[in-house]
Amino acid sequence: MRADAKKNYAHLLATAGEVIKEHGVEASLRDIARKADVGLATLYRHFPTREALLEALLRKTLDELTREAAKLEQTEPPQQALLLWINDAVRFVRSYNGAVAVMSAALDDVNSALHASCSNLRSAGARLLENAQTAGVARPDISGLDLFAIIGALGWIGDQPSFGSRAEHLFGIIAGSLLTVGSDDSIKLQPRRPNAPQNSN
Amino acid sequence: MRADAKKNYAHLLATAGEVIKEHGVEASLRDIARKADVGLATLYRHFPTREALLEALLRKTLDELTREAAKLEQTEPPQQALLLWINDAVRFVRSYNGAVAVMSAALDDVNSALHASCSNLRSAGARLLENAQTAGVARPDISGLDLFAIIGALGWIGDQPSFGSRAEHLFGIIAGSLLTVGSDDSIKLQPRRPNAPQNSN
DNA sequence: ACCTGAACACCGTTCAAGT
DNA sequence: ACCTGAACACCGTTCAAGT
Repeated sequence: MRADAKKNYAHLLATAGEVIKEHGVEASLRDIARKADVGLATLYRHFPTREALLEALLRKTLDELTREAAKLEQTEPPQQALLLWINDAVRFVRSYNGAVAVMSAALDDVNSALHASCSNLRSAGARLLENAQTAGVARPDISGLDLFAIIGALGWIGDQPSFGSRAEHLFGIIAGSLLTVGSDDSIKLQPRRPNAPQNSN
Repeated sequence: MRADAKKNYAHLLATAGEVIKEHGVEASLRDIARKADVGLATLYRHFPTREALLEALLRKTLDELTREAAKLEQTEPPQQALLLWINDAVRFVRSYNGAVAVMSAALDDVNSALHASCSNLRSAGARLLENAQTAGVARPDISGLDLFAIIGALGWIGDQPSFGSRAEHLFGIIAGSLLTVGSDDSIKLQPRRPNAPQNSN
């Protein structure tokens, strides 16, 4: 990669992060190119589709979240590991408005640039869920896809301005519904825990 | 209203119903005008904003759903009334892709054409919820807004193609989480019940 | 009173022409 | 190898001009 290309790529990505953080994943690509002082066609050269751009933006954090599941599996008891991970996943999913819809679409579309990362994420969550189920602390009738959907739904709630104030409360209720009855004592959406994956773009 | 205006209005609304059913609430207004064989400015004359068009499209059913809550309150025991109503609300919310986001935004925006209908809907649900709480069959820490958010989240799940297959199952889990522990025995998303409000546009 | 084509300012996507 | 302006086909919104 030529030096100027490298520079454009990095600057484009940084600008995209800002614009998308402000206007959501459907932000104008023209706007991003403009703010990055780069021809619109240059953006397309580096990121042929919007998904490719999002992939470049999200992959790092997405993969961190996947690895974090493995770590929690070893350091925390099954229920705690599951809840802490859901907490971080929801927190991540909220970092870009509308990201959650793109991610759930990517799950279904093998050709999406985001497919692999999202699919891995689902597997990582599924593993924590299975551990919790084996330990008898999570409902046995829930699949990894269900877990992903619930994380998505919680992210969606957080995206709606009218529900924002209730998001934490609803997190507790809905995340609690995954657990076996009796094992839920006041689940709260936690402040960002140290070492939890976060977007730094 | 002149005869030709009346005819255009009705035809526009019918066409909008079809197009929006196919392409979701963000469907192209130009497309709707085109398919209705009417100038684009005519659509704007009858429906000055997209919200106004949606309001015309949804209000009838929305109000029916509100009235249905009152009926269920009198004919069913509190828990049954609540669950049946949530069932119908989720079913309605899924009738147009993306409607749920518009409705939740309308809740917050007093100037939205949909504000009144959505606000009434929330109150109607809140009443069923309160009855269930008083009877001790629903969690006491849930508000009418929470209920609305949960209905929205379930609608959102149904809107995502990747989760469509799990929507019914997740309905049972999440709706169940509103109930007090012990009172949930296998809640299922029901087929459309006779007399439940539905879109006929 | 109502309808409409056209204009304006946007958008995503593609491509020939430049260095 | 890489960048870019311009073109194309869309979109929402507004308005002067028609009947």
